[in-house]
Amino acid sequence: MSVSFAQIVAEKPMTFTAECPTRAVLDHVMSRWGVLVLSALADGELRWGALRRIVPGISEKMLASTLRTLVEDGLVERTALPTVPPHVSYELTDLGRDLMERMLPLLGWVVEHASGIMSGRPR
Amino acid sequence: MSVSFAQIVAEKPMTFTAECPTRAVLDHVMSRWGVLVLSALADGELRWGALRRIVPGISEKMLASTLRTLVEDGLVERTALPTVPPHVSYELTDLGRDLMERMLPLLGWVVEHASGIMSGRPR
DNA sequence: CTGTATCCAATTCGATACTG
DNA sequence: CAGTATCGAATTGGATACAG
Repeated sequence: MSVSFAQIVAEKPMTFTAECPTRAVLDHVMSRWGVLVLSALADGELRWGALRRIVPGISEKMLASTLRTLVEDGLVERTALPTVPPHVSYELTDLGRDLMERMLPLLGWVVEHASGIMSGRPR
Repeated sequence: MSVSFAQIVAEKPMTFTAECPTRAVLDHVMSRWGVLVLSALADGELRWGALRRIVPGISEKMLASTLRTLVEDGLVERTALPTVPPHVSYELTDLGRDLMERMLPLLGWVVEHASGIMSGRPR
């Protein structure tokens, strides 16, 4: 698939407008916490508490709402064991893993180039 | 480079914390308008007015600040011809093109799967 | 342990008007 | 044409407390 932005927008003029599904998915998937949560899960299943610790600086509120969105999107699966105390874990679905195949190279690029890009700049 | 999130964070614990360059670059590059502006420029040089028209729904304010950030990051180059009226164009730098090689597959994935993900949902 | 509810601060963002 | 300035509305996000 050739991916030309102009071509996409020319053929389907509503693509990436505020009402378009593409915009919604883009917002979910490319959001700060969305990226980090998905990336954390790319290594395998994780429990709520583990996610909370691993994703740097995420609040409970944001973790909850990010996970809810990603589960609704079918990118993450939630598994709850009916024990006391509760045991809940999250893992990528097939769709989520497919997405992360495209996302991880991008993340790798950012890690490689971030210092260079930001060096010698205030905040 | 193997890109494991847990591995990255384990080796460099400050990676993706709020103060880390990776977080800043991630925010620039994965932001709603950042993605769309970069994608539009992936097809080639564009003038201010063209970008304004092509990127769906972007305001002048957001276009200005997004472009300023991307130019500062060295991902986009601004070329101003000293004519009256002014003629200013923007294009990806080599670094920006390198980034887009990783970004476009992701964008393509979103376009392909967005409808399926959002189908039958309110909003 | 895994969340939800609430409140409040900070930030983002769009609309509009204006300038070189 | 290519922006900047300003303002208010809306959203985001964090801290805290609490519930199942």
